[in-house]
Amino acid sequence: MTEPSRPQRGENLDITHKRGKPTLRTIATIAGLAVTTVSRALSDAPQISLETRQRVHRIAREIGYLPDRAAQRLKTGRTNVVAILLDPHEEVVGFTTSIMYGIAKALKETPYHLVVAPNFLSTTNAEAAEYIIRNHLADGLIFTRTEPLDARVRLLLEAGFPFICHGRTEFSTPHPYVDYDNFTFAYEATRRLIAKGRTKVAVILPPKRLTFCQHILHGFMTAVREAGIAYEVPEKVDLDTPADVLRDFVRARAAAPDAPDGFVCPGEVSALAVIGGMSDAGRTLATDYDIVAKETSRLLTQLQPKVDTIHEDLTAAGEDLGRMLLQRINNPDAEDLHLLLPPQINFPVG
Amino acid sequence: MTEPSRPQRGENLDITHKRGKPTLRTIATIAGLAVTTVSRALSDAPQISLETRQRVHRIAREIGYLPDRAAQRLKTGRTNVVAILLDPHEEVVGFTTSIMYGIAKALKETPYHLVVAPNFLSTTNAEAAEYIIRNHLADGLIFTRTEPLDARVRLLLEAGFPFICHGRTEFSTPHPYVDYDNFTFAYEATRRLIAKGRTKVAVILPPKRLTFCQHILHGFMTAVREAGIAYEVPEKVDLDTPADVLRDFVRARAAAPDAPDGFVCPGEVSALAVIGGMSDAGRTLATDYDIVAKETSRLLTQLQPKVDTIHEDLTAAGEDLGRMLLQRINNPDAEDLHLLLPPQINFPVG
DNA sequence: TCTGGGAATGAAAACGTTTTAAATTTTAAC
DNA sequence: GTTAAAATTTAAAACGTTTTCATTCCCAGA
Repeated sequence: MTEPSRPQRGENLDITHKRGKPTLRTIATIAGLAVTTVSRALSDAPQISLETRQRVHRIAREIGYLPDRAAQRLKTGRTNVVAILLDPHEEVVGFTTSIMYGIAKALKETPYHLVVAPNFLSTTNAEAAEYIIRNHLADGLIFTRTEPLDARVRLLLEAGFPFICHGRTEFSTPHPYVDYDNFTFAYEATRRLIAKGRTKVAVILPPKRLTFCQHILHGFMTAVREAGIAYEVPEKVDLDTPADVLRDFVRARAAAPDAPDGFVCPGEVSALAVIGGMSDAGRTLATDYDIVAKETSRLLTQLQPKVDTIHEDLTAAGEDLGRMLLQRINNPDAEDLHLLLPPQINFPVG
Repeated sequence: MTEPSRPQRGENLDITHKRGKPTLRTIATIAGLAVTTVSRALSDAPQISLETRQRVHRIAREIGYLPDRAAQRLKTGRTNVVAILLDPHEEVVGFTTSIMYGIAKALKETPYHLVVAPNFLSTTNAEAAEYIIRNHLADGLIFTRTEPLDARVRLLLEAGFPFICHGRTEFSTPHPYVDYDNFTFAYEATRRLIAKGRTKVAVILPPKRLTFCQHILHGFMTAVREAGIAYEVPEKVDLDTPADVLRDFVRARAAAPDAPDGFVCPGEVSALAVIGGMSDAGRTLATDYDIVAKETSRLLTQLQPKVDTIHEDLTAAGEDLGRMLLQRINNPDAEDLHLLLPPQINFPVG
């Protein structure tokens, strides 16, 4: 004769879930509460007694509960996702990675995830944005390299879709942005060249269609005019020009009698190309000419320690982008979501 | 007396949804079918008549229907998400961006999205993976820079969680991977130096803990032994060494009488640092010494056209990673999910 | 005429959460 | 000791799918 079977350990409490993951019901069963109450308690609703709230939080922690994103998203209509438009073009070393890293940092303690939406999903980069809006694939959008009348900005403003961009525009409607103070960068860079005694300065501009091209030009020209110094703005090359083409251009230019002896370079690779071109022409950095470059990684100063640099912290920018986008998402009327990050000047005492 | 109000246009069909987005019910109402049938028709179930299937597809297309990811995810338990562990360390220019771009390309026509899971979510990089598994935040995981007994691989294998990595391991259990043939890279690079008449070759190795360090060393040593040539393997520096430190090291080394006159550099920045160091020591590239470098962007050849390079296509690798991970997700028994990408040799005819 | 069976469609439940509205308990006031 | 009000808690519906099971329809075979 065998013993009559008894309830196994834990059999009386039906807290094991189909897929094995604890849910609100698991907690409700353990706590002897309704699912509703548990949901409320976890979101710290004021009408739930403090004692219950604490107890529910404790249980949740103990069994490793984590809310199901799909269910939340289905119910609330919020995706808890922030998307970034990935630009295949990367003129700055580690540009995208640094920004993404910063965004991820800002999202760290929030329920938000970062998803990557490559631009090639569509022919124009505004179409990628449209796709995301139309199908509500994210709660907010981040992108970089703005143009004065950026099609993405226009679209997102019209749709009232939360976004923030790295770079400014010229729309009359204000919108959130984080930008680097490229005016001051160019102004200080140019002044540094002048202070070092250079007699003719040149600047490698970003592509003309980008907003910050004007900022750089403006900063450069302001310093030039203040000092009444000779200058030149090459038309045939820009920051996106392949390094070898830029190098050849600089070499050819250096051979002429009225060649510039000071360069403002808003990118590390272009700075290296300029140095290469000048070197091809027999000119020595810091002796025959000088460069002030924008530095976003350690690359340039590691390779050419003699270059004066002004730093742009892209990870910090990413962090601000993430933080401010969340503000915009959670409070559509939030104002002053504008940030102009100051250049960090690294000139040695010399 | 006013006209009695009539049904407005479209008022008779209740196809407008709360959130405005068309759902299965919208299509069902239009087609005069049940939601079930519509769902089936859209997934091309054989028991639905061909005519109905076509009709439903057509309506869906016309009203711009897109399935709600949250609802699908909730119901099926599949996230339709692929995650990539973002490594803050980026020794190769554009490494992460290129790979991500390739992955996104592979995911393009699929329902999958790419989300970025930064490693700093946790202290060790295995913890980030664990977090993703435990809370089922993705259907599959991608990561790079493997170690022979990589903790992430061990964890994921034990959990039976779909993943693929860039780089191999030494686990006896096979697992999906995409890797670059670094043995052949190093072997061919070394042979090139020898063919050019160099008499003592050196290699800058990756950090020792990474699997591909051994592959490079092996390829290098094989070529060295075949030729019976002098060689050296610097212990104090590696690919992750800051460029200025590496440069100083090379300069110091070049000053000694038994300095190498041929370098294998598996990274572009380190190649530039070596060139810088040799230049500091008064040595001229292609005359006094040679370099064969791994090239993953256009950076190196643009700046130093005289360097022999062997190309590694990281975007292609990303595309393979994405494609093969989807295979693994959809068929857990899929075999031969291994890919060793061949080096693309760019030596000029000289 | 009836029956069985295949082809096509449909009803209803479920995934795990949030939210509206209602029910219950406790406290305070008389 | 009522009773109204305040403080908690709960039931039930809903978000948009997928899936199990049932139903309808039509026709072949008896």
